Amino acid sequence: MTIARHSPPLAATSVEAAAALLRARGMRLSSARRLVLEALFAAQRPVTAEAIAAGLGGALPETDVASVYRNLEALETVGLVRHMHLGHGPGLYTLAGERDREYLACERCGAYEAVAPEELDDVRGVIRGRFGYEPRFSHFPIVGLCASCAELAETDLQ
Amino acid sequence: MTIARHSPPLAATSVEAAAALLRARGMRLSSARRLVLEALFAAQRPVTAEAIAAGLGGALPETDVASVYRNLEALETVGLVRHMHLGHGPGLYTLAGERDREYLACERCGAYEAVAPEELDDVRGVIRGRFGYEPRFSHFPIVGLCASCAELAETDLQ
DNA sequence: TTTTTTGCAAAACCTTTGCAGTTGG
DNA sequence: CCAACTGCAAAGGTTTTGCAAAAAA
Repeated sequence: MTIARHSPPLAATSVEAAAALLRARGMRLSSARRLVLEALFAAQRPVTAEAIAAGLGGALPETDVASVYRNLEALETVGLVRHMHLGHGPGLYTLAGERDREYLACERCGAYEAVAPEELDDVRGVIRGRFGYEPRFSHFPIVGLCASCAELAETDLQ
Repeated sequence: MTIARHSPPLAATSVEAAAALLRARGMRLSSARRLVLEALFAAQRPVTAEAIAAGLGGALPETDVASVYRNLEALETVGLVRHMHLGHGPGLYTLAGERDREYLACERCGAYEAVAPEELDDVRGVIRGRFGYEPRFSHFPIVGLCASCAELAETDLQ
């Protein structure tokens, strides 16, 4: 029930760069693994394993989902990939990077918003100060009512 | 993929009080539903549907898990119950209340800590001010390294 | 009596695993 | 060559659904 962050994030700027990092650890760049990396580089947003296996809807060849999961796990262990949960439903995967985005999600409309980590430094500071936790909002988002849903909710009450 | 909070939280102080609220909405207090409520009153911590179905390990009679899920959903719709996810694994259910606890979880050791909502009001204020979100950390916890794991992590680096 | 709810079985959904065969280095 | 990896199929864990029978109001 712990939340996996196997290694510190490793920012790769290309599939080749990622491949070098893998080889340095005795791991290989198989064609299936290459596809997973290509999909993650191609998608600029978090994607499901299913979507990667489907070749991002035609943009890339299809692969076996089980292999996709295995590769995502391997890449996450190394630190090249991370995953998160923005609500119910399948996990979402992205490339890890120096400046991993963090997330705010609306519990009512399901919209979500990615923000640069600095945007949350104040929040982090308050939490660190009070609880001694160093939080990151990249695995689970900050959940709440977004501005427009909060407005709607107020109207509903009247 | 939205996060269900069907109705505003409704604090019931007893099974009977809950029953009254249910009846007011044309819902019944069946024996299975009563057991779910009793389990939630008995457990002072968030519990899984499975644990409720198992009668909290002997403290109460067993019930069918499917009925437990259906009842939890019904009670959540009404606002008497809420659920959360502290990591991977099954959802955790609690009675809803005026002062719902919020959670901090350690991504490394899996420990979690419940805090009174006021403890997070500063954090909420910062987030509201910057993003217009009114957050609650009762569905997903604040994830980070707890103090002792953060310390360990530092040692590891040396 | 009427509508809600149950219990069981089955399916749905997401993810992991076993295994024999393939492939990257 | 040989360990790492694949594809497929099957299972695992969590949650939902269909349906005929039971029970609450």
